[in-house]
Amino acid sequence: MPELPEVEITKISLSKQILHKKVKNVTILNPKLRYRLNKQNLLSLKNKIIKKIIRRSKYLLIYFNDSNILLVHLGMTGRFYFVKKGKNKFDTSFYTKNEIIKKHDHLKLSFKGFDLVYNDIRKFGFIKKILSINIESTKHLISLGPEPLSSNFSFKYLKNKIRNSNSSVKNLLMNQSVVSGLGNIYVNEALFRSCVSPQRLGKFLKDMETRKIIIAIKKVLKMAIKAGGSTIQNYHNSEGKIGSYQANFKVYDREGEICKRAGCSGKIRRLIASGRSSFFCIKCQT
DNA sequence: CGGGACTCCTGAGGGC
DNA sequence: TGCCCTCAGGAGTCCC
Repeated sequence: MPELPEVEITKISLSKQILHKKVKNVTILNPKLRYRLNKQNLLSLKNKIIKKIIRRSKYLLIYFNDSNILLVHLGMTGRFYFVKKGKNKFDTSFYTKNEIIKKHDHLKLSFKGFDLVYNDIRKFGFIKKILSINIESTKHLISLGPEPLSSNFSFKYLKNKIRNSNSSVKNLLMNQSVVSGLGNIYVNEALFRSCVSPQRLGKFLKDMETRKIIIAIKKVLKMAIKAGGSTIQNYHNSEGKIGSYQANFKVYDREGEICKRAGCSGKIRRLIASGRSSFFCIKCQT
């Protein structure tokens, strides 16, 4: 499930391969995504050069030399992979179910010597071409909160944002306008590190807990990026490698198991809130 | 305005 | 083997 660390890893692997390279061809393989791929729009990227790739929240922004930007969101299952020219087949060392995956290819950008393919099983992702002058005002980016790893995501900021809220701290941290880039997994993990229950209401958080939450979020994200992200079911980076941070999960997907905190023997409980699973230790997260 | 429910989609995994 | 059901959860939209 791509959250900030997985999108950051994707950005790094894409940058290595396509930065400063010219798009030789654009092929729409299946236009059906969250927003239908616009053929006219995308075909105009032919012969353009990629100048810069940045990540904002869970979005990738691919800048071209003609003042256009490809805004990409990976949704739940979106990913990029490379195919070397002359090689007709996938590298099956990391795709075990080759045909099923290939069925969900959506867009191909051809470069000299290789293709870059966007693949998305569940079609929750999207790719849109946007004029760079309009990028800050697109509905996707305009209401995003601060980057969790930036200094703007501070105690003062977060306290002010949640001090009057009747929402749970879990929902607040998942809300992209409060802080952008977190998803279910890393919110669960950060709340565990903070010893705060996901059910606690924003307005009842103590200052010390708010401070702990900020530190925990930054720590968890940094460690996850260092580990190459987390691989759940089918996330791979664009080089086909899998992340390893899932081995460090303390609560996510550990329902019924024993808490890993030293000296705590609590059980991990799973609760559904707002349609999403919360995992937390009933003993040390209060 | 806030917040919850619903929606898009496909595959994995469990029960029988 | 296979059918049916539930679950995964990002983010936009709708409604109270």
